[in-house]
Amino acid sequence: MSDELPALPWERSRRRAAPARVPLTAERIVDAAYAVLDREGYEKLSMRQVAAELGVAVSALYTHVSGKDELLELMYIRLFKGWELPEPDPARWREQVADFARESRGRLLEHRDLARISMGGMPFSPDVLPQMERLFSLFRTAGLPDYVAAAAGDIISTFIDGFAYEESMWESRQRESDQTAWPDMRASLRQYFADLPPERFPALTALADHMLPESRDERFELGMEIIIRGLASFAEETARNGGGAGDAGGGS
Amino acid sequence: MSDELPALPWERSRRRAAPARVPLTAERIVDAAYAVLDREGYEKLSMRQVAAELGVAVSALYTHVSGKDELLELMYIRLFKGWELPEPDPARWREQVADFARESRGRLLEHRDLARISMGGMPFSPDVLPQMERLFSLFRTAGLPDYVAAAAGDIISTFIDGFAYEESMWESRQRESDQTAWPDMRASLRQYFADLPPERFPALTALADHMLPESRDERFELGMEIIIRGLASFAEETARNGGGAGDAGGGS
DNA sequence: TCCGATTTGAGAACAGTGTTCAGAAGGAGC
DNA sequence: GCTCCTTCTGAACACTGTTCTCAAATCGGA
Repeated sequence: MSDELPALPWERSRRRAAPARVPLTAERIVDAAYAVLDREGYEKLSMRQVAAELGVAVSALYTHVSGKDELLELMYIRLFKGWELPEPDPARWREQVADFARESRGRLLEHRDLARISMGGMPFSPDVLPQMERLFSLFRTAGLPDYVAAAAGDIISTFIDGFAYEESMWESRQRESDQTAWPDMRASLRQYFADLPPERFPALTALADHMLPESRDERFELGMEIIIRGLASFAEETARNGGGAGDAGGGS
Repeated sequence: MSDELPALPWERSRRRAAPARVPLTAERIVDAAYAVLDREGYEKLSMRQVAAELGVAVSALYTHVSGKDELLELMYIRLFKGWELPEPDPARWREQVADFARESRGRLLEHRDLARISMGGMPFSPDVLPQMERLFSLFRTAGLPDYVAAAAGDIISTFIDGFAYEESMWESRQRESDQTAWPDMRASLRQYFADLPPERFPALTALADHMLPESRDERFELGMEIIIRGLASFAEETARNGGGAGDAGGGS
């Protein structure tokens, strides 16, 4: 090829600026992936799109990330970054569980379609151990028997993830075929249930007014309230059967 | 081509047998799709695979089914076929709800990865109205306030679908990289939690023995028990506050 | 300062995917 | 016999994740 003449100063700095100024890292790839996700949605989140976002060839990604699966996993792990759960307070465990759930859903909903990545995910990464510790500690101080405390996190997470996933699906289905907005949709569905033959569908017609929630938040709150009450009944049971000394909580 | 001489009898029946005996229908496409799903799994369930299963060109499917989305929807709807819920019995509502949940999970697990299709699905098809009626009737006769009865189905389904989805994901992840089987995996994860520094992770180390369930069924049962107890607390509350005679609803 | 070794990005390619479209085959009705 | 219309085919398009070879840039050491 040509001799290795020194480049002109401005060219030199330009040369350095464009290609190598910011080296490609897994971190930057995750950043770009989030940008694509928020802008385009889960369906269009492809390796090529991520590469384009970085102005880089697709194959370049594969030196920093083993594949799309790992990329999604890294995106998922970032969910927990900077999330510090409060010190468990036995007297306020119900609110604390509810707060955890809200925060969890909030983070899931913060980025479009992120819930779809999170599902079936929990790869037991050491990064999430502190949060797990706080959460399980919360269940223990609430007075739950060990076997319930150990399962509660799993069960609640399943509900939250499932809930957020369904929200995400619903939202994207809404988006793609710009149907009527939710208030209209809700009204017409309510009417649909109300107009069913009452002799064949007594329960559906009777409940028509309550079938469709006014907002997803409302449903979520009720769901969590049900689960928390269920947990509380285990705690009360334990307290009655001689859980006794120390932090005998006691319900309402 | 050749003149239209009458075919010989056996040829005639053979001729009818191969290409045109069974006309392509949405029903047969769904059958084939289920066959592919069970054999190959969700990831490899493609229109081309389905077409190959039927010995037909891909594009032929599109005259009977608008696209892959609709095909998945049709597969989902078949889930409910031949599923008759029992007459609600107020005295046994807890068992009946648990039975519904078990049946639901069972149907989801009957076909590999079916849970992955079901999520975010419930397209309010009229086909499922009878089942919905029975379910909501069950919640009403259990003495739940209307706004809870109307949400209970949604909330329980979210949990069940999410649970089955996670099971499906876990199973397929297990399958692809033939890692150690669950008992071994469980043992080593238990050890991992047990070996954490107790001063930093008191709850995790204390709960190590119960963190990983012996079987998924156990976890599922506990999850449903928690939700059912939560629902029960609403029913009791209503009963105390003068639910009294008949089924006088009346919110607070 | 230079030079070899090693890492990192580029470009093309492979085997897939969902979907669409012009055209051929088949059957129904006259 | 002939149309008409539905159904199916084969090829094509625009994508997808991943892998491969090869060139470019970077870094360590002399």
